[in-house]
Amino acid sequence: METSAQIPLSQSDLIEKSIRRCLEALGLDLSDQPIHVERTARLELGDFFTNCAMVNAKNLGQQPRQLALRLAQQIEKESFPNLARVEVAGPGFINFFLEPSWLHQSLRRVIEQGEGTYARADIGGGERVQIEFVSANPTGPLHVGNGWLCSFGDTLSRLLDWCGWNVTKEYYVNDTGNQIRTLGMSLLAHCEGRAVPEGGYKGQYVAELAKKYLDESKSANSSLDLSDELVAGKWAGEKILANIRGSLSRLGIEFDVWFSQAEIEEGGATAQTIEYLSVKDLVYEKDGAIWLNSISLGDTRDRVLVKSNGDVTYLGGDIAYHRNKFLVRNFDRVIDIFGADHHGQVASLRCAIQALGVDPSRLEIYLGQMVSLADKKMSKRDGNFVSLDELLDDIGEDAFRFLSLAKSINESTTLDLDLVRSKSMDNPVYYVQYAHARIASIERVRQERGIDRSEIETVDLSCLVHPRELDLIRSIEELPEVIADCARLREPFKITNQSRKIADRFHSFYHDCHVIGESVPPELTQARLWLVEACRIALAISLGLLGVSLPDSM
RNA sequence: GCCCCUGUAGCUCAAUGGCUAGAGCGUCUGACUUCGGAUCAGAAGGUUGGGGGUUCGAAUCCCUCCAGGGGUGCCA
Repeated sequence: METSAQIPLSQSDLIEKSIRRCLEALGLDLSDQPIHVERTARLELGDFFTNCAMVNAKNLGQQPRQLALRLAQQIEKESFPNLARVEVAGPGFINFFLEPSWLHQSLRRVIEQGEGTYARADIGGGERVQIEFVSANPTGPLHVGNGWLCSFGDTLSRLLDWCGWNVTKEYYVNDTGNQIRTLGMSLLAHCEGRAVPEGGYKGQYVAELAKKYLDESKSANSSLDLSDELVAGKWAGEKILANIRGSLSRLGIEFDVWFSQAEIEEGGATAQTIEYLSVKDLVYEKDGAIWLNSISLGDTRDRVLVKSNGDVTYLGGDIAYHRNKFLVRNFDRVIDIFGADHHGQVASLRCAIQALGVDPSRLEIYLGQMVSLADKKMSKRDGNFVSLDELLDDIGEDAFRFLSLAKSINESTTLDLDLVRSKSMDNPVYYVQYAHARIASIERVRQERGIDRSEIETVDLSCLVHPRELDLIRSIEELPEVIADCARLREPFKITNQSRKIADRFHSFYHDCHVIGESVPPELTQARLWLVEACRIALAISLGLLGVSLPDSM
């Protein structure tokens, strides 16, 4: 990767430096104040603007508009690369109008940096971050809601990795305790032809597993037991986990670590953690259970860590697990992605982590709001849910990833399956992929017609002046900032929006500006070929982060 | 009751406190003898849930009320 010293200043940096220089020239001291330079909402207002005159007018004892006018005059006098003119508008905005050359320079930079470097940013500084997501219990296949958050977690991981973090993707496997026993009980009920008791798992997959379990238990040296719920539950859990891995793999998701809760418990980590908390006088016994005195940590009530039957609660295990993340494996930062149904546990976990001596700002927890299907409840126990695999069979992996990454996870979602299926051809993912297919098609035609592509250094990009061309470059030029914002805010969906915007601008360009053809001068063909290549790079980066494929034909 | 999320065009969603609140879908009207029509151009569509407040400026921040979803287990 290039060092920052080698990367030329961005256009907005150039503008900010100019503003600061001119403020100084006018004898105004804002050196300790931030100066915001932003893109305008509409081109009639120029390419960039700053609000610094309005923000600082009071401190400097001036009228905002007067200050803006003085500053604008000075900026025009001193000027800076690519500046056309400066205007003052409204209550004191300073709007910068640039020559198209700034876009030609941006385009050249995209090509020079290429697919591996463009739109990267070293924000993370190599910080070691662990991202835990999905972590669905191995008591049934992944459902659509699980898959939804998988997409989020995976793309967030790719994004942070892309922006300079050292990422470990982890799945916490809840392979012990009550749920596994319940699963085993449900399995054995099926084996014996009994109805599954209340609270058990009733899905069709349990019946299928029961059939297999019966077969395997009959073989000569089988250790499977038709009377032990725990043995049956663990066996079924492993089978289900293998199925879950398969579903994840379809979505292109590979975890670095599969972390077993059973290992935590059996390795004594839970006992150690409770011991540590009890040294701090944060643990007590009542009614045969072990409680965390979380009220003293600011929680609304105390919580059970170990039940009276000896089972560790989910919270108890999770505290031990997080102690492992922070204090055994020493991650700098931990990001947990849970469903909103885990909300009740967040405060307690935070309290406990702090009690263990971990700076709570190192723990980020994101709760994805509920994803549901119209007319369907998503309950594994009742077996009344649409599995992720079923939906993927229906609409395809790309459509699913794109759809699930199209809006904030703070937004709850109700999927109308009929709608999703029937409109699958209008799905925006095809719109974006179609842009890529058209790009590939241009390349095929170029080769068929034996048109050589000149080296970028020798190509004059200044002939790109059509509004469609300039709009397309703008959308590509915005990508680094969009990606950096996504990484900082942990909001991948903005990349999805930007990929649509780029595809949109490309389709308009494609329609109005032929790249190859009798009526296109050779120099223009060369410049446009590079513009198309830059667009391909931008789409490859965006869809790569989203985990969506780039078809050459559709 | 308390905690969290959400309320923006008919629908799904955008908009680091900025200038005239934007896209897609749907609706209506148009467009290729060049590289892929899964495309493109245009039109219509809004009291940003209500009411206060802060600010030069509020969909955005604060208070309050209303509506929807989730949580509030010795389930996970």
